[in-house]
Amino acid sequence: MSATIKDVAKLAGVSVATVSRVLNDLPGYSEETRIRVMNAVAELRYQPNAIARGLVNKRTQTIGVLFPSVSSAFSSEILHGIEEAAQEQGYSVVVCNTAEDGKRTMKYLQVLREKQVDGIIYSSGVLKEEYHQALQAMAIPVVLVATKSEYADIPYVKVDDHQAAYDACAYLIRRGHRRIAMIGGPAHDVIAGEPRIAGFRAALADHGLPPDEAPVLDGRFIFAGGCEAAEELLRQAPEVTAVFAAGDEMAIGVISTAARLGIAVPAQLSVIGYDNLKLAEMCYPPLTTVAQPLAEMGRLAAAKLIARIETGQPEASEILPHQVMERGTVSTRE
Amino acid sequence: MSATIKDVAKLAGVSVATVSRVLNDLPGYSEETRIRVMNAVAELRYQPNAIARGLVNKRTQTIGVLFPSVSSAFSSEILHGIEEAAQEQGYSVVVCNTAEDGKRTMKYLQVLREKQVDGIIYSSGVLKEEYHQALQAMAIPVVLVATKSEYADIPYVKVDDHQAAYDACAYLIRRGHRRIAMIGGPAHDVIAGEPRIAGFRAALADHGLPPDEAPVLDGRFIFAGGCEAAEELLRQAPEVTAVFAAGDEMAIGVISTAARLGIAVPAQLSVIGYDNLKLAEMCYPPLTTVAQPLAEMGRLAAAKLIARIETGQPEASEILPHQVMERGTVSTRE
DNA sequence: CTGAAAGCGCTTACAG
DNA sequence: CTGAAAGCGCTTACAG
Repeated sequence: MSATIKDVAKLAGVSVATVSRVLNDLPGYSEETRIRVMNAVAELRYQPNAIARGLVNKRTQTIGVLFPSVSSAFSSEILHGIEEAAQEQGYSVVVCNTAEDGKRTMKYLQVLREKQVDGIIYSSGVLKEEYHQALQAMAIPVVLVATKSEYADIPYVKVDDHQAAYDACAYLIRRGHRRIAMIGGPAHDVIAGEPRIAGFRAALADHGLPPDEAPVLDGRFIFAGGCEAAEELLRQAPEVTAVFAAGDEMAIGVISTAARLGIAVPAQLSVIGYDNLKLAEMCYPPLTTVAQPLAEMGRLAAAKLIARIETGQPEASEILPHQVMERGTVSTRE
Repeated sequence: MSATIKDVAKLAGVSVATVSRVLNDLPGYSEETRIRVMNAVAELRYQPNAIARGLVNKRTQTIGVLFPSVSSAFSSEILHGIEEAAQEQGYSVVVCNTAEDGKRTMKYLQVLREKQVDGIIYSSGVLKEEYHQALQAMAIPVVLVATKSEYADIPYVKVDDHQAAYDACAYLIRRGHRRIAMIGGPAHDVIAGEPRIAGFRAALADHGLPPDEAPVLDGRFIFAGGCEAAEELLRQAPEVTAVFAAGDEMAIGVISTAARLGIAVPAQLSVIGYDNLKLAEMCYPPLTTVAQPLAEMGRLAAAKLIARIETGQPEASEILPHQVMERGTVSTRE
């Protein structure tokens, strides 16, 4: 079918070893044979077989990426960053959608192992003990993005969730709000749930506001959850003037619900989100939110992973800066 | 490092050929040896090396997917469908972000060839002659999704863009609108630009409305483009009561712009989008739009590709049904 | 039912 | 500077 290294060796009148040398820029051939080889390569439109190469090199130049949901706006942006950095370094990325399912995740880990990927990026979500064991057995580098773990050997790239939530709440307070509520994730979510709630409460406390009186509802990080939580909140605590939604989808849900209920944002209700997804700029008024540099996180995670693969040196975890993006959904109160 | 087939053969006291047979469910071994082999496999936690297998089988169980932008909501949903179908059939998917760049696309094609992927899905965008040639040289199955081409050997999976645009416009007319504008893609875009504009005009004509008087602006399929086009439209043709935006992002842009200008949607201006992205339900009022079954398109494209890979039989192109999703952005006019 | 051997398409000591 | 040969981890006729 396609030409192999043997074909070019024959056409160039040299051995396959020599062809391999010139193709890989290894020392040991004359300029003349180099030209002969390159001509043969061109004539046959030869392309090396990366599978054969991978078998001997024990490197596939491929990394696996596990997402709870590839199609979410959140994951897509991270994926974009990963893909970009990987491709620049000559790596391919195979995507895996775990659907937050343990069985499926384990299955993927097995497939990635069989396919001999050089490394794995695990995104947003808890790295279960079971996964960690499988990963250990694979004995390849792993890096976490938008999550972290208790395992010292696995570096992560994320934002400081506690501080980011703190800053969101402090921003609201600085704008004059006193009756503030939060719509977050599940309290038992140790990555994106609990730390943000704690950060929110800490900001309240630091500013002399009773942290336990502030309503904190669970919006499950999704739009529908944000809508439901907002509806309940507005019914139960109509005195609230501002809400911190710990995810942009939920924040948009709050805005939609407010609009449906005839409550003006930001005049009557201020909203600050979290993530800074692209859709934060697509609503009206545009959403004020605390930005995570998602694409950058993906890029950095991939860079760390590849560095680890190629140098064998351990990589440090990294906390990336967040930033509140002031847009149109927070008003100033006197 | 990891155990190989040799290790299990030795431990089980059989030849590697026999191990291979039991692992691949091929005929030719006794129940007793099967058990011995499986025990050895379990003890060594043996996992076959897919790279070695791929080298001899000439199959990698991997497909490549090319997107103009992996992180767009549009692409993500298609990717989700592809990934799902692929994983069910035991295939992995490597994602490539072409950024609509010719050089980059060619580079990816080369990488995918070197990595010996079994097939390729090319999404949304024109399949240039140059790409087609590269694909031919690879001699592997290709399927198009959300686009089509003039090449008879490449099946596609898409919606009928002309008809979908026609239906969007006809829906507006049925709701009593007479002064209708369109915000579409570039007129020279033969896939998603021109056909939708033609469908829009055809609907106008069929309903006795002068098709050439209707404003048609270019919003480049992006939010910002939708905003700009809407602003211009509202200034130049304030008599318009409804707009068909041939992409949800642009439709959301129209809604945002209208809101900013104090124009009520749908009371003063009706808007119908195209795609039915998740964000269509996340704005207020929720966006009426003509739905493309994106995930389903991805799923079907992957299914076709895999069928082609495994059976060698050609696959037919498929036009999937679209559907107008009535939500809150179109009012009825008398 | 089972094994020895060739071969997939490369890379890499080793020898000259 | 160059080639013959072994080997990466599998599968698959072929022979018994």
